[in-house]
Amino acid sequence: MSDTDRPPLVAPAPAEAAAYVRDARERRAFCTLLGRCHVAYDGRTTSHAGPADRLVALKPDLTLLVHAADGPKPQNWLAADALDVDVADGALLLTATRESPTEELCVTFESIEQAAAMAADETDATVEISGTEADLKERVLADPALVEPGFRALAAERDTPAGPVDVFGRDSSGRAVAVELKATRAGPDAASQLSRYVDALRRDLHADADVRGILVAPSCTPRTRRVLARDGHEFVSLEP
Amino acid sequence: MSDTDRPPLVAPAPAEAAAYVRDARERRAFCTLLGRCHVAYDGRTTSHAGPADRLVALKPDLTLLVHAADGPKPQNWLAADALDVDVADGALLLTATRESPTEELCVTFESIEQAAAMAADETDATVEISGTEADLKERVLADPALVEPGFRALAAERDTPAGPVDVFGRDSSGRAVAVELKATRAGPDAASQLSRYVDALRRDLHADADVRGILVAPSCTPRTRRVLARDGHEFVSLEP
DNA sequence: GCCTAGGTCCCGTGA
DNA sequence: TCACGGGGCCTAGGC
Repeated sequence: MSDTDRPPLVAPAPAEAAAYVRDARERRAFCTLLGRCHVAYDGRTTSHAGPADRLVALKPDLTLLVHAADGPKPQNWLAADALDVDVADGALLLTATRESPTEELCVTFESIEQAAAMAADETDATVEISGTEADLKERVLADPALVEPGFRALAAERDTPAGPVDVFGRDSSGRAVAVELKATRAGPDAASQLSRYVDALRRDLHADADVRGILVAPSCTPRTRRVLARDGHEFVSLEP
Repeated sequence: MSDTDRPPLVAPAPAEAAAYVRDARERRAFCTLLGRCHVAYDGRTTSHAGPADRLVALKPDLTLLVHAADGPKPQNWLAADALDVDVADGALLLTATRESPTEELCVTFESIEQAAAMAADETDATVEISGTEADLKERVLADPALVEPGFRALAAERDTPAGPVDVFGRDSSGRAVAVELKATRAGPDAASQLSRYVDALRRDLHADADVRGILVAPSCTPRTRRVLARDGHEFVSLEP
């Protein structure tokens, strides 16, 4: 059955829109609603947004998105496991709910300008090609000398009591080295993460073994430099 | 001029769809396209996604969103400062670009099932009501004894060389206390953050002054407990 | 399910 | 503008 069997709606009455959304939900179709609505969310926090023109999208997996006019992030959203579609007081009411954690997102349309829908085929994944921290790790493992001459990489994601070190190895004089990688400009959290791992390794590899810490990133902020210096760690600039 | 002047489209030809999207862009309207497309992004990373049925949304601020069938996050997106709309080889081509950082998102529609649009009025903000870290800070400042009996809160966001401490105060015996707040279950990063601040305060308040660190959150993970213990800091359970 | 860390994170706030 | 830290973060990978 073709989707032209469900043509878009223009200024539908609430009952007509409700039937349209229910049909989309049952067909596991994309559905978009353009109109004036207000929104209430209750769950991890609580929020309310008064009447405004918004774009509301229902996805085949029951994700409900509410977009205001600006910004890439939805104003509200819910990866729901159930969606109720009702008409109350002459308004279309979408109530999306989820358990664990208990959440509810409720959209009330005062008026709907347009509604559209399309059944979806199966999805494919996007292919990431470059620029991630994983790519930086590949580079370092393939050519450890990028960190410093004589550096040998012995393990990736080496476990410590404080968590996994991105790259663990030894320098030209045999000292243990923990390497923390960041694909983008590094902040103080990266320096602290490195310190956690170095401390854990010092305890792990015998009594207070000599362990160096190196933060590898394209760049780092001034405060990050200070935290590194304070802890006696180093910085190496490297692009992913 | 009413939006019924731009009725939705059903299975439009590429040129017709292009005109529709251009019109939406110029009116600063919401516009949604449902159809089969492939997507390429180049900027902070690089990605490509082959043909599939997707929902593409253009917002009045030139945010372009590409949604696949599942998940709350868009497969690709761009907060663009320019959008080119073209027809090439019988396909609708949307090219969104941005400078600083230089990014490009290109969506090529093989076929479009439906297109819809709505001009938007001005936007209003959502009102967050409860459950945030800011709420937890209010609670603690209003009733410092929630941290521990006799605790006095002296400053919020007190600056240190390592960054601002959420709450700074003194305990019943006059010792300085740094409090790090988390509104949700705390992880190791929270413990490290606290350590950074305590270390900075010890240096700041005279030679190695006596400074306690307390992590306040609804709960914390086991590894976080260990990092706290290692650094001699404490945990207090408190809901926002 | 929980824990851990990355992200084209986005976003607000302050210097 | 950058820097810093929060987020209903989301998502992937382990266990």
